[in-house]
Amino acid sequence: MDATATTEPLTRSVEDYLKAIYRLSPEGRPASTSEIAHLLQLSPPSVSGMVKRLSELGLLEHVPYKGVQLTDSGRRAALRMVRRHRLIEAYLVEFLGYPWDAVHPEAERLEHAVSDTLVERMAVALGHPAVDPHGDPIPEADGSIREPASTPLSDLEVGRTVEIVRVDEREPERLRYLASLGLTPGVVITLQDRQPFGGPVTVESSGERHVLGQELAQVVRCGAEGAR
Amino acid sequence: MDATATTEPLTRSVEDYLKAIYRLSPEGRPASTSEIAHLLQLSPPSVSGMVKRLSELGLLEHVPYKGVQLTDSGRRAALRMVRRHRLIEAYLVEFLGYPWDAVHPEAERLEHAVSDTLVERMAVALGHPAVDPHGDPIPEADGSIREPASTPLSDLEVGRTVEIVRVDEREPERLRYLASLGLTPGVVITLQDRQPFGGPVTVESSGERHVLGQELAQVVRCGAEGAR
DNA sequence: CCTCATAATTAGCCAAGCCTAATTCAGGAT
DNA sequence: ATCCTGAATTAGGCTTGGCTAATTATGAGG
Repeated sequence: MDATATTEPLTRSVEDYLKAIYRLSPEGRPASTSEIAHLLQLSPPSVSGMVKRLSELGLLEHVPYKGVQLTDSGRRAALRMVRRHRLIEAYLVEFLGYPWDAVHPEAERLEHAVSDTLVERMAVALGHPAVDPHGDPIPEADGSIREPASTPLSDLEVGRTVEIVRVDEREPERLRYLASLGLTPGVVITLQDRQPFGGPVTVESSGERHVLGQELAQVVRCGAEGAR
Repeated sequence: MDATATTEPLTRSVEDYLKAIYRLSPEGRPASTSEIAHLLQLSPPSVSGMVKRLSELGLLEHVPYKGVQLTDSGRRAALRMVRRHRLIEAYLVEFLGYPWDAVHPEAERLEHAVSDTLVERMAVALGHPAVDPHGDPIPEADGSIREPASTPLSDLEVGRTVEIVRVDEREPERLRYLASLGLTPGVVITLQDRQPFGGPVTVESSGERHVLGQELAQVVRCGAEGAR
């Protein structure tokens, strides 16, 4: 019933493909060859070739000219990588003094090299955190993951007081800027103003007032409605 | 004068070859193809092929049918890997609760994945240790290394009191056994007896007395003469 | 000085993963 | 219903890093 890919170790490349496909199909919508190619910075033919191999390994289903979807076995492998990546990021920030904008590339390499044992030891040292430094949820070792609802700052009603729960981790510059304003996950803010037509938003946080453009307002996500 | 291999990143394989060759030629004596093949568990032809590439990269000198020797550039790269390996081992023991017999395979993979930044942060967290958990000296970031003289327990005079400074890191079983007897680097022991013709040695350490066969007596090395 | 065992190298393959160029398919516009 | 455009795949090639089988060099012993 389930080929369940004999537990032969996957290569770095394979792990990267699975993670990318997972990222591209949050709720099972198929991912296209070109999306994958773009995300991994590879040519489309390279992706076609690898996709064929991965589907033979039972890690994904491929409908030619349509797209790919992870199998259970593939999704499990992808979530394992996501867990590693996010725990590594959390560990680097907590115990090795990394700034939150610098952990991504380091985790990108380490996630392929650490053993399950090391990952779990890091999880223990961290006290089994639920999220990484950017607020992204860390999948459990059993592969379960809970994505708490959150709203971009740009969609929030003026006047609400909420907690920042998550910030897009790409773009180190953006992370550095937000950190310099003190706008990081866990911080409580009040939305004081929002100009129409994608105009800037004004937020207040521990006495300071900041004006953010549309791009920033979209990547900063806040606790779901009613919070606080 | 010095091709100094353009700082293009080396591959995992190349790093492993350099490290192996470094291990096999402590003071510049050339290493043979078959020694390298044996250490890396590869076939001799594979080594021949790689050796040719490495010598073209200026990392080593190869005299066909004679042997290979690292160039300065190659030795620098090898020492960089040794530093990484030993710092990682020290870090895992100190901060992640690894037993000293389990760190080797983990370090073997991580040494290829960590950034220079991460290595130095680990070094700082550890307080720039001089040796790893097995007592092997950690090269400095500038590539210098000091190998303190040490004597195998099997060569020590009866009656001497010395400090254990170093234990061969291969053979996890052996490490576990020695740890179970409390015979680890830093521990002070007195040689109470040694039987001739490779017979067992008897040592005393904090009140306990242990009898060790020849194999163990050879891999446990003690502080140079006169110590303590 | 020659022979021969052993070590080393060369010859010839293979798989993983990438590429570019050529081809084929799907689906909207005519 | 057909055409055309863009996405996807196939064809063909390259590099890395391994392998086995065949060949060649070294150096020790007769």
